[in-house]
Amino acid sequence: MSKSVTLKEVAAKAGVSYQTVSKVVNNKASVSPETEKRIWGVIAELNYTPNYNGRSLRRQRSNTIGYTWEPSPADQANPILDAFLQSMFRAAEEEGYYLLCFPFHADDVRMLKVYHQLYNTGRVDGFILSRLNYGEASVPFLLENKIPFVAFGRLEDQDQSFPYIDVDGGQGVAQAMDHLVSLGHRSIAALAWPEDSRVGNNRLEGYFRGLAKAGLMSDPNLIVRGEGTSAVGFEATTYLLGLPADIRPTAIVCMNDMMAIGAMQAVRTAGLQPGRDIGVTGFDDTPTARYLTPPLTSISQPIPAIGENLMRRFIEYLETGSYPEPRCELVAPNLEIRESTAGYVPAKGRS
Amino acid sequence: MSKSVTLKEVAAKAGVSYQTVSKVVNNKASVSPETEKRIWGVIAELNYTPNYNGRSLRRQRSNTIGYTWEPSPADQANPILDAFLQSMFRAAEEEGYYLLCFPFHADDVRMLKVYHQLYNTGRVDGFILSRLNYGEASVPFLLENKIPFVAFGRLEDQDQSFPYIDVDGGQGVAQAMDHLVSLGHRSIAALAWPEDSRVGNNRLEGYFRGLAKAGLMSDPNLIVRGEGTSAVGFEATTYLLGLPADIRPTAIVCMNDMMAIGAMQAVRTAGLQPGRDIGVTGFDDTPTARYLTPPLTSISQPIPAIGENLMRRFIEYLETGSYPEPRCELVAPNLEIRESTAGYVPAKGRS
DNA sequence: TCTCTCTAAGCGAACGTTCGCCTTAAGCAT
DNA sequence: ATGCTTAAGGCGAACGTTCGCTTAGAGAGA
Repeated sequence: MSKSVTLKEVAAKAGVSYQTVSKVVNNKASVSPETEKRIWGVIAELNYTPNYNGRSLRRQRSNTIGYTWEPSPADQANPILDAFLQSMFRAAEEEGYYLLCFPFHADDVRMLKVYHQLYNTGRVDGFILSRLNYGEASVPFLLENKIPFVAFGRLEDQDQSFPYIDVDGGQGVAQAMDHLVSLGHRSIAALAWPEDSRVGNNRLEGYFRGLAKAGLMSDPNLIVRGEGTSAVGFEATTYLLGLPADIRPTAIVCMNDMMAIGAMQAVRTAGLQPGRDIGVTGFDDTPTARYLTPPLTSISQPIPAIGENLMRRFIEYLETGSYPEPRCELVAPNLEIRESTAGYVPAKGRS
Repeated sequence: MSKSVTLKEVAAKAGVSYQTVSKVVNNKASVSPETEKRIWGVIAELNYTPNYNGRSLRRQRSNTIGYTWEPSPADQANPILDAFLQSMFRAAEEEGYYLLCFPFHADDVRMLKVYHQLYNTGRVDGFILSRLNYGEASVPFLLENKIPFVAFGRLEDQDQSFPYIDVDGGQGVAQAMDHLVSLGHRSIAALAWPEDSRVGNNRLEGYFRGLAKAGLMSDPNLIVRGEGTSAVGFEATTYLLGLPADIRPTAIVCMNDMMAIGAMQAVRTAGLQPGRDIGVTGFDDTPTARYLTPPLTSISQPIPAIGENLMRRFIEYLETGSYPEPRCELVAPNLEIRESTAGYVPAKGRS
């Protein structure tokens, strides 16, 4: 921190009391135009910037929002981190807010302690949560302690107990299903996440919706669950390709891009060509998706818009005390069609 | 911000003056063991946490470090962001510091204004910079205004005017070269970045070192420059593969993974197999590198160690006023050998 | 002329700390 | 007894703001 210019110095130079300078800085009227102009002049001349700690102490708000997230394992990238962070602090800056990043702890007790600490020490005015999952400890904790927060993601479909913006993952997968069906696929498998993943279940739901819409039966053999890694994608796909010809899928819908990468590798390993022989779709539209061989059809989320919106609405809540409607919002993802689902020719006799 | 417990409340309950409580909290001795124990008891009971704004105001330091970075274009991921951020704020937390993230502005004037503002308002005690490039405006600005900072990256090879940790990219590429030479490659091309990129030039230098060490001549035809995108990698490689047989390269060293992805695609498009026919190496060891077809040999940087170190040393500087030796550090990256450089069989008659 | 209203600006206090100095009492050697 | 040292803790002030109340003076209306 620097020894910087204070209100008093500005006041002395402008020949007014320092409180008057404060009024000018905060646009609190009742200052004559000439005085105001003179004060602004001195402010510019001395390059005065209001001290944020003094201000926060007095105002009892820090204009800072806290955010943490679970680190990705070394072999996996967080596909949305950069865009999400950028969109948030860009929106925040415009309102005079900043983003404080702090460590994630897998241990709930420790994590809650950190939330509590950051809020009670006055470092942050509230939090932005992301990647909520069933039984998320932070949500009830924050609600109970009246610590303001908004979330990117939700817990239960009908829950409105806190403001959030979430992506309708099911809708995205349903788009992928429609696309595959329109290409002629009739036997479509799903690589899903473990059942305890809220996001995974939300996405998978679109698979069922897609089947239903096309009038296809769902076959338990065609749904394989596992962690969202390419290793799981590889194994699951190897299994699927080994199924008897009458139920063997011609397309595989994956709940994220990593699984899709593994799936495409397995397809190739089996001597088939992804896209032409077996359609594969991912989810997340990871930047590398378009550079895979073949480029991967995937589902992209409007991350920058979500981050910006979330931040703006949260700040409005912090300043006015009421969260703008709609409190909870579901946004549609977008299907990016690439070659991993192109060129499929239905085998005759099928369908 | 919350209405939380203050020193005075603790003091009242413990029957001492609030200044004494402050002493206990800050371990400033001259308090009897019994009193101290009693005070700690009350602190625990009331769940007291010292107000950070009051403390910062008085101490004239915010225990907050600022960081910003250039956002990645939508079709490219920042391969190190997550790990770098996590390592930094994890180290920071242990020392009672936090990381403030703020927007990057391409416009120098605006960017410098933000640095100035954040520092002069007392929001941050200093900055961490990354991805320095020639003519970086921030460095002279911060030096001149005596605003503390450290950098991940350097400007000139001999410059010691500010503390930094940098990766010796040249050393990494040299490792790749050694590896390729040991496999029998004698004609090796380089996909380099534009000449105005400091990081790019640093990496490319390892290419020349590698050639020299193997006693190979450098051929200007085999060095192609362009932005570090897969499109450039594709085009450059297509050009290289079209060269006359006597100078056509058998291996391509790329200055980042994106170029390598494009290169491998071009190799395949030419009817050749990356790894077997043409060796390809990348740089960054992007998480997806190992999931490409074939898995990409790449150079990984010890990002978590760098982030942690940088933060710890910076905080030590902020607290003691002197930066620990060595002020400037160069760390070695690590070559991750995968199939994109495996299985090469030198054509007879060559070499 | 008197009062009433309104505007411009001043003033004291408070936000929650930490810092440095002061006071008190006890301990101890002379 | 006296004086010196030390430990334990109190006290006033300050960090830089903002808030709300007060005041001086100008102008208007009766």
